[in-house]
Amino acid sequence: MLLPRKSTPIDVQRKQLPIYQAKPQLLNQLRQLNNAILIGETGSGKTTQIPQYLYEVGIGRQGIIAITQPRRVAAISLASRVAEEKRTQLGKLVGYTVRFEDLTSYETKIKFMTDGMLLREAIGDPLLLRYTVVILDEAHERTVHTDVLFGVVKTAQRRRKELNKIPLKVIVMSATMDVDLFSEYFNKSPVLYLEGRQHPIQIYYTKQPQSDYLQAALVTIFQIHQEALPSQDILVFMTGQEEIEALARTCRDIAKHLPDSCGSMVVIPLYASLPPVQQLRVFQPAPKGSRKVILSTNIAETSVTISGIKYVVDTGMVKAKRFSPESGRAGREDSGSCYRLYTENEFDNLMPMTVPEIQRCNLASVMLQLMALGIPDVMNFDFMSKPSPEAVCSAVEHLELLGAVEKKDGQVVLTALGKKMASFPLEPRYAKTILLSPEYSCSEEVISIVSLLSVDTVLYNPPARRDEVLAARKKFTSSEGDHMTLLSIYRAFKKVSGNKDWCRENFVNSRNMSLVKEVQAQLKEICLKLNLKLVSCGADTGSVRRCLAHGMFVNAAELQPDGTYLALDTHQPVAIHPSSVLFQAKPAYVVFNELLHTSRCYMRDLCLVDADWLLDAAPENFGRKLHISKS
DNA sequence: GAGCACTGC
Repeated sequence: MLLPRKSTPIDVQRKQLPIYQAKPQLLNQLRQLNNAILIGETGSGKTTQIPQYLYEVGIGRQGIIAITQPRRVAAISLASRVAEEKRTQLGKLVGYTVRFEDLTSYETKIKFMTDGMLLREAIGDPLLLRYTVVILDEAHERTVHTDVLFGVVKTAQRRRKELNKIPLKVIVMSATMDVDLFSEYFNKSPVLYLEGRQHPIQIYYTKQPQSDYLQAALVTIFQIHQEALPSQDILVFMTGQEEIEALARTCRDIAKHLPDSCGSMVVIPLYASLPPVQQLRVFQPAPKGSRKVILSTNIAETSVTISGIKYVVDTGMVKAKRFSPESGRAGREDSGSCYRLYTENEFDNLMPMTVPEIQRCNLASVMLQLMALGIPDVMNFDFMSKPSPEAVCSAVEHLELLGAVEKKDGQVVLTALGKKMASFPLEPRYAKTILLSPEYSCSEEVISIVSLLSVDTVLYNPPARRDEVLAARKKFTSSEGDHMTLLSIYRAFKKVSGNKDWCRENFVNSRNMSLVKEVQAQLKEICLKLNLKLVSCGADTGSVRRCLAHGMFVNAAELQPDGTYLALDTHQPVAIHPSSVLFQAKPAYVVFNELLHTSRCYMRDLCLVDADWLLDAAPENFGRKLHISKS
């Protein structure tokens, strides 16, 4: 995502981009090719220019040119930029579509969208007939959505040819890497290389591997601080909140004791859970003569663009314990330097090992989506990087257990229930629970609960104010579990119309609560389309728990005589997470949302249920397994 | 009695 300085006129800026020189040959090639892989670093201008070039010379004029992005902010800001370059109002010729927001019209010919959004659209139109060109950008990130889209566009392309429809041009754009893999997958399609970034970055590696990367970061920061001009800011990539706050304290301490000749330093932490007001501090210029040092998680890699950064210090560490080579944050607006706190050898060796997400994640949603797309043999779907057969099988088994698919003549087919489940942007078991809810006359409540579970967390827990938090939360705590507790918080939130002061007093994250409202509206809309009754059970919370037991029976646990819990499907020992309202209680049976494998195997978000309910939900599954005892 | 990188529909 490149946003050039705004001082020069826009058409002059466009012509200064490295890609401009290559325009004639590029268009020549793209006109003839059905598939192309385009390699170019951030800064080449490929994402903003290629769609315009294609449009300007009339390639793909019969339909829409789609450009997918892994992130919402990128889709939105790129669309704004291109609309500005085309001197049109955003939403006319140039528009964007992301979840909760669709700024397109019948005039829209250049459409930026999240990859997940195009995938959703494909369920209604697997041939993607509205589109003549699909550009899959940031393909090197290998998000699940992009990976599934590879297969979807490839199939659509082939089918359209067979059916004599307008051809679909597919352009895969990547920063680097996996070129052979991309090319091979798309029938050995040609790889076109674009010249790099506008402003050079000098990259420095350490000579020796660093055992203490925090110490190395500290040394590097102060080395730069003593040598560089005070107006040149530093951005340091680190792994997490705790580490960032600790290093911030150390930096401030050391800076205090430096000689006056050194100039002062403003240290600013940046991570996602920081309140928005404090996040905005990174954009404020430091006082004259001071240097800004931003200590950030990888939130600054992609989601936030900070100007004035001249130096990047990359510790190379992320929580997933892999190298993160995305340190292209300097040099966006001017030349810059990047200090990598690892050796060039380490970089070369460890980089390609980044495993695509599709090989690491739970495939239940993906498989359900593929079936909804009408892919005939999902077990053998043409993935660019195939997930293990075990992962595919266990996903299909899970869907079978939920009644979303069934096996017929050795083939896995989608059931009517499964088809409905696929229309929700949710994990299959949540979709199933919503679909069951009218039977229990509690669809309103279940939709609210599922919406609450769809966002990060609506609870704000500052450790320093623990006692206050506990006191405030007591009012809402339900002995029936976390789902019902969340529901009562949500009901109270609605009663005060989302009042900000109420949120602050009750330690409720109002930003995430607003998101809950949006998710809830979307889920209701889908329910209406499926003719699902929206009904409330009022005070009869038992109905809600019955429904949750039915929908979530796969995640059930049973209290043992010794006071511990066993998960009913795997028989593995599990424990109630200390954050649960049921932590002190010992209910005989619970269903839970997820397992957290940390120091122990913790169940998170629990709901108290009756054994009978689980038995009713899946008699053949539980059979004689339960030690029927009432909670 | 825990442990909190980041996306997305």
